[in-house]
Amino acid sequence: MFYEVIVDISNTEIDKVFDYHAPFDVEVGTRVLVPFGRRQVEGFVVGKKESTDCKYEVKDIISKLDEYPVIMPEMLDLARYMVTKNLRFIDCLRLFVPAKLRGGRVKVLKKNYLCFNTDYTLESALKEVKTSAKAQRAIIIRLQSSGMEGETEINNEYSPSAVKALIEKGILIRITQEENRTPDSMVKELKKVTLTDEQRSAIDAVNSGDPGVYLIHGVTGSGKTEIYMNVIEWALKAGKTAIMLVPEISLTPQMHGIFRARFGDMVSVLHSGLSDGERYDEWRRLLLGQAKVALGARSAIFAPLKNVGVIIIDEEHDGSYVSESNPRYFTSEVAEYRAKYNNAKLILGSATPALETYHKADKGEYKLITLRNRANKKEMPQIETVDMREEIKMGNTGVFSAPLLAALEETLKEGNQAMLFLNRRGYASFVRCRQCGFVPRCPSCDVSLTYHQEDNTLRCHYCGAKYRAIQSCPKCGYTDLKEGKTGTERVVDEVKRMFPEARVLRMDNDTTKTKDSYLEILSEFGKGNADVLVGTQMIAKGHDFKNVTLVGIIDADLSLYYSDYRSSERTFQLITQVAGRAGREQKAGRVIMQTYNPRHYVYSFAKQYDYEGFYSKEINSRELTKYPPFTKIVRLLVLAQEAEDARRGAEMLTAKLATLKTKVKGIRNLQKMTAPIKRLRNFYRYQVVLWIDTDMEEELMPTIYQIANGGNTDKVSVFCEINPQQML
DNA sequence: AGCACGCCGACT
DNA sequence: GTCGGCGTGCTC
Repeated sequence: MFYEVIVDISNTEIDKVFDYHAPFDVEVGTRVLVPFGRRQVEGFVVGKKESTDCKYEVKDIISKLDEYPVIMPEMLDLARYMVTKNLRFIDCLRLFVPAKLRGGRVKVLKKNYLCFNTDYTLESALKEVKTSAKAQRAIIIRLQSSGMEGETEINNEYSPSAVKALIEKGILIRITQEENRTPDSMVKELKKVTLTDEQRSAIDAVNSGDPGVYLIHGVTGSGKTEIYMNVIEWALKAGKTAIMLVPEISLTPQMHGIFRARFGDMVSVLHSGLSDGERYDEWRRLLLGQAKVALGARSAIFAPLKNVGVIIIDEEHDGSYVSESNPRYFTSEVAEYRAKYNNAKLILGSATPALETYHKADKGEYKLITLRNRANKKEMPQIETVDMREEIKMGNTGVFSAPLLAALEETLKEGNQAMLFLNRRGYASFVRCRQCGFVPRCPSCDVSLTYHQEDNTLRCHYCGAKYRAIQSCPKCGYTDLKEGKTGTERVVDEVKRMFPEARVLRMDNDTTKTKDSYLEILSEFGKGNADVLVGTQMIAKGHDFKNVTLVGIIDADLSLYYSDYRSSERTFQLITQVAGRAGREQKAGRVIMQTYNPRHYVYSFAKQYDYEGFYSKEINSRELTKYPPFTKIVRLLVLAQEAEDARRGAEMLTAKLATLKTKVKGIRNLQKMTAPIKRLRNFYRYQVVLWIDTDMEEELMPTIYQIANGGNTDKVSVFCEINPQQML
C-alpha cells in the first residue's frame, strides 16, 4: 500500500502530498513518522492507494504515532475545503489536533485503583492476614464492601505497606486507568426555568425544522442560552452531538457551570485558558465519544465530533470569530461547511446580528426567529444622549458631562454600581508641544505614541514599544505639553478626583495581562468590592451585575470615526451591548451616552433599541455604495522593509489585477493606495483593494489568491484578506 | 522548516 | 593552507 502524507512543517513549498510506502497497514487520519530528506519528521496520512506515479524513490513510513486515526474523514474533507481559501493543508490539520499530541509529547494521566479480588470472600480474605495486621484487615473490610477505590486515597488513609502486602497476597488487584483532567468550573445548581412563549416557539421552530441555518435575533436578556440548551438536548436525544461556540471572553466559569449542570460529563470545554494537558484530555473525550457537546471559543468549531446534530454560534456578530492571523478563517464558513456535511442545523444567535447575516435572513437564505421580549419581562434601560458640544458651550471641557456627573453622584450615594465605557486605553492618545507642535511618534510605526500615566511611558499601541515619557519638548524645550484624547486611565483619575471615596477598578488590555486577571477584576466588581468599573470593549460583553444601575458611554463617537464601512454597524452593536449591562435584575438601569454628533442616525436607532430600523437604513446605504453584503472586499496588503519595494510590489499586483478585471466579469472596482497605517513594525505598507460581486467569490478567488501569492518575493510579502475586520 | 552542498574572506 | 560565512536547492 502507498500512503499520501502531509509532513508537519508549516511552509508553503512543502505543503503538498508526499507518497510513502509501508509494509504495515495505516489508517487514513493517523499520524506517522517518515524519513524526509536527511531527517525524520512527523506527518499525517491523508490518503491511501494501490499504486503511485511518483518519480522519486518512494520511502517507507518508519512508524505509526497513534493507535487510532486522530483526524476523521470529515475533517480531512474540511481541510481540503479550507485549502481552497488559501490556507495551508498542514496549518488546518494542526488546528484540528491539540498541540500536546504533536511532537510526541502526549502524556496520559494515569491513576491506580485497588480492586477486591472476588475469588475471596470477606471471611476467606481475613483468614489470610494475621489478627495483628490491623491496617490490612481494615482495608479488606473496606474494599470488600466498596469493590474499588483509588490507591492514593487508601494509601493515605491506611498505609502503603499494608496495601503492598495485600496486593502481593493477591487479595487486592491493582488496576491502572487513564484519567481525564477536567477543568474547574463553578458548578451551578440546575435551575428549573419556565420557558416564555417566545422561547418555547423558538425551540419548536428549530427542533421541528429542517437542517439549515437559523438566525435567532433576540434582545439582550431574552433567554437565548436556554433555547440553545434545549436544542442541544434535542440533538443528544436523537443520538447526535453538538458544538456550542461563544466569544472567548464570555467563556467564564459560570458558563461552564451552567452547561455542566445541564449536561454533566457530556460537555467538553475548549478555550485558551486550558493547560496543554487539559486541552488534550477534553479533545480526546470528544474524539472517543465520551463527551458529546463541545463548548468553546472559535477553535472549538474543529471539535472532533462525529454525527454533529447542531452547531450554535452565540453572539454571532462578535469579531473574535474571525481569525486574524496565520490560518485565517471565518468560523461561520467552517460551521456552515460542517453543518452541511452532517446534515445538521446551524444556529446563529445575537441581539445585534452582523448586517450580512441579517441580510441573508431577510432574503430567506437563513430562517429568522425573533425574540422581542426579555425573559424576565424587564424593560431595557433608558438611553439618554448628551450633546457634548452644548457642554463645551456651557464651559465644561471635562471628561464628564453635567448629566453623567449627576447620575454618577446619585448612583454612588444610593450604594449602587456604575460602569464607564471608553474604547481607548492609556491616559491620553498623544502629547503635543504647545509651542512648536511636536508630537512624539513611534520610530518603527507611522503613528503617534499614547501617554500612559501608570508607569509614565509613551507607548505604541500597534507595535507595543515603550519609551520614557517626556517632561519637555525635545525639539524646543518648552514644558507646556498638551494632552490628546482621554483614555481609560484618565477616566479613572477623574472619577477619583470627583469622588475621592469611590472605589474604582479599571479593565483594559493593560490591566488584564495574565489570563485570569480579567476574571479577577470582574469577580471583584461582582462581589461589590468596587463602585465604578472603567473599561474598554471588554466590559461590554455578557457579564451580569445586578447592582449596576448606571452605564456611562464616555465617547460614543469613537468607533464611528474609523474610515471603515462597518463603523456604524460596530457603533450600534457596541452601544446596545454596553447598554445591556445596566439594570439586569430588579433595579432599573439608565444609560448616559456622550456624543458630539447626537443627530447621527445610529444614535436614534440605538436609543430605541430598533435593530430593524437601523438595519434597513444601513442596508440601503450599503447597496447604494456597493459595500458588503452587496460586494466582497478583497484586500491585498503588501509589506516590505523598503517603501519603494512595497510600492513596486503593489503596482505589479495592481497591473495584473487590472488585466484580470478586463478579462472576467465580477470585479467592480480596483484601487491601489498606501495602507491607512503607512508603516508598522518597520514595514512599509501598501494595499490593493478590490470590490467583487458577492456571487463571484468562488469563481474569482482562486485566481486572485494566485496573483497575490505570486507577489511574494524575498523582499515583499503579500497578504490577502476578504472583508477585513479592520483595515490598518 | 532544516539540512547539506557550495563557493569566497581572515585566522591558528 | 583551513575554518566558517550564509546563499540556494531539495525533500516522496
